[in-house]
Amino acid sequence: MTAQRRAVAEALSAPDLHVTAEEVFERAAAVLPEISRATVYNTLNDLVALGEVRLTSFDGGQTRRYDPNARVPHHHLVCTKCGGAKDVLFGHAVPPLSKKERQGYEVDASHIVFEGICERCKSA
Amino acid sequence: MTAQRRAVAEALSAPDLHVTAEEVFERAAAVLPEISRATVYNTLNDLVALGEVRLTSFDGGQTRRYDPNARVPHHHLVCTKCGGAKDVLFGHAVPPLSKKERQGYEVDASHIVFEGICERCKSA
DNA sequence: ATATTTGCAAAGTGTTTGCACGTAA
DNA sequence: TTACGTGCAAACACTTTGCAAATAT
Repeated sequence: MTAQRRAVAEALSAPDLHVTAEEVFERAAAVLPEISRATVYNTLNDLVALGEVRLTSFDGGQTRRYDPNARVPHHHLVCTKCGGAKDVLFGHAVPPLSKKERQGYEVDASHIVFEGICERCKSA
Repeated sequence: MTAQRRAVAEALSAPDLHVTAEEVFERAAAVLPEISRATVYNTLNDLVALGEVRLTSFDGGQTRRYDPNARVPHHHLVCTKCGGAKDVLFGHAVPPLSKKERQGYEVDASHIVFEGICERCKSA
């Protein structure tokens, strides 16, 4: 556990924030100016491999964001204007697929993406 | 409407296939060997802008795929092994969010991603 | 002391762009 | 004929890698 790793972890700490790699770098650099992008990317990849953080994208892969809340299953509210995303701690389960709908797949997870306009973009 | 545009459209024609840009290029080049990657990208972007095709990513943005079935709302079955995706024409609607769950968002679309292992990867 | 992590700069992806040529209408 | 589409190659943004110096255990 090194100082730079701690800085990256801290940059991800806000539970329902979904930051880009560049934002993680900026936040980490604010605390530890000599940190390099390579270290940020390495650490993020390690965290993803460990299952601590989830790599997500809600705009068809044009922007990649890191979801620190990987351990708690949840859905997402995504703003189609600004790209921001919020977690939805959704009580109800996702409706199950019938055997025919499963098309031979063995399904072991599912999540819903709700697309819309966030409050800030609506008023802007 | 040019020959290269037609070749790109044809490469996307299978309704529940989700191809990458490179696969579109390969398929188009099989028919029209002198086609260039730039044209493929240009055309794909045009199709996305027209709403004919939807840009998607199911692996956190590491692979981008084009979904030709943009006009019909549907959900997706995604294989976490091979990255392949199939459409799910889902009769049931997505459960609505309560006002509190919406967190000020104005939601206008939603879709479910079912993750699992496809039949081929299961037997492999 | 040894193995691991860092920073830098360079290489690698996949995608986009500028410009001259070719082609559609 | 006139504007638009194409191909090429260069530019681009983002991410990964090789290596030597620095650091953790």
